[in-house]
Amino acid sequence: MSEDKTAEIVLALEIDDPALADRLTALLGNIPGLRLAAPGEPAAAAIVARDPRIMPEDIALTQRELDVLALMAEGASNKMIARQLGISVHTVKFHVGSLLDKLDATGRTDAVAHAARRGVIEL
Amino acid sequence: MSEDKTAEIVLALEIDDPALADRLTALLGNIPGLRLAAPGEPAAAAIVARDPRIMPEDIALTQRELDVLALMAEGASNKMIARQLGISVHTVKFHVGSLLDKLDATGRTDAVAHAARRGVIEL
DNA sequence: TGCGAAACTGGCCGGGTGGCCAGGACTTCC
DNA sequence: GGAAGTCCTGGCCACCCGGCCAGTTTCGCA
Repeated sequence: MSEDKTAEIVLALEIDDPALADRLTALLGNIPGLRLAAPGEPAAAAIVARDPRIMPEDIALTQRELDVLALMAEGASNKMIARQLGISVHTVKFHVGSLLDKLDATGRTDAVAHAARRGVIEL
Repeated sequence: MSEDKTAEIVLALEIDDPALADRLTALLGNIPGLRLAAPGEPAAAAIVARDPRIMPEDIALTQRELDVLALMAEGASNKMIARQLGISVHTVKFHVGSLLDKLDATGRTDAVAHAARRGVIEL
């Protein structure tokens, strides 16, 4: 990395809300050591809107279900999950069924997508 | 909306790199009208890492493959995708096979997870 | 004009998936 | 002691999935 420790930090402002964007621009516009990126300019970090979809702990998933969910997100089959967790395929299918129910999903792919959307798991 | 236009803006700092995080904390620590969020505190916006290795060229997926991928991410089955796109199930499976190959995935769940990780699709 | 890429369709088949039924063992709370 | 919740296991079965084979059409490009 050719990072210059003394160089100013370039921040990309990626906020849709004009009011918030303007206020941030005004606040961050003249800070020594920090600069807002021009459109298209590569930046070290970006300021993005924080959508209020972050509500963890609202979906009551058991520890075992989280284990199964994590392996599902890795693309593991029921057989693989069973081997990984040291349980039978039947038990895996039991937990998967509970996950589909709790996450309101139609299949394992949908379950992983829902879980990722809700922040239950991190892809 | 109970947004107070005069209230300070709460920014969440979500940077893994300790050095960059420290510099940003120092720079943004004492700005009137702006405050860094405490861990877990709801924030109006977040500062996230923006590394330039985001995407070479979308991994060369055809338009049709993107159509199928999007529906897969919604949890749709091959039959549903076929109906949605007005094509046969065989064709859907053909595109799914190409997607598994291009995304280096073992199954449709893995494919969606990989695509989301690489930013090809948005969950 | 040929040639490859993309899109599309079909049949076949082994294995995976999800829903249903049943049960037992364990801990925690009332 | 009973109830509830979690975790575990088994069988059965219809359906889905992914990979294999084969083929067609359409398009742009050399």
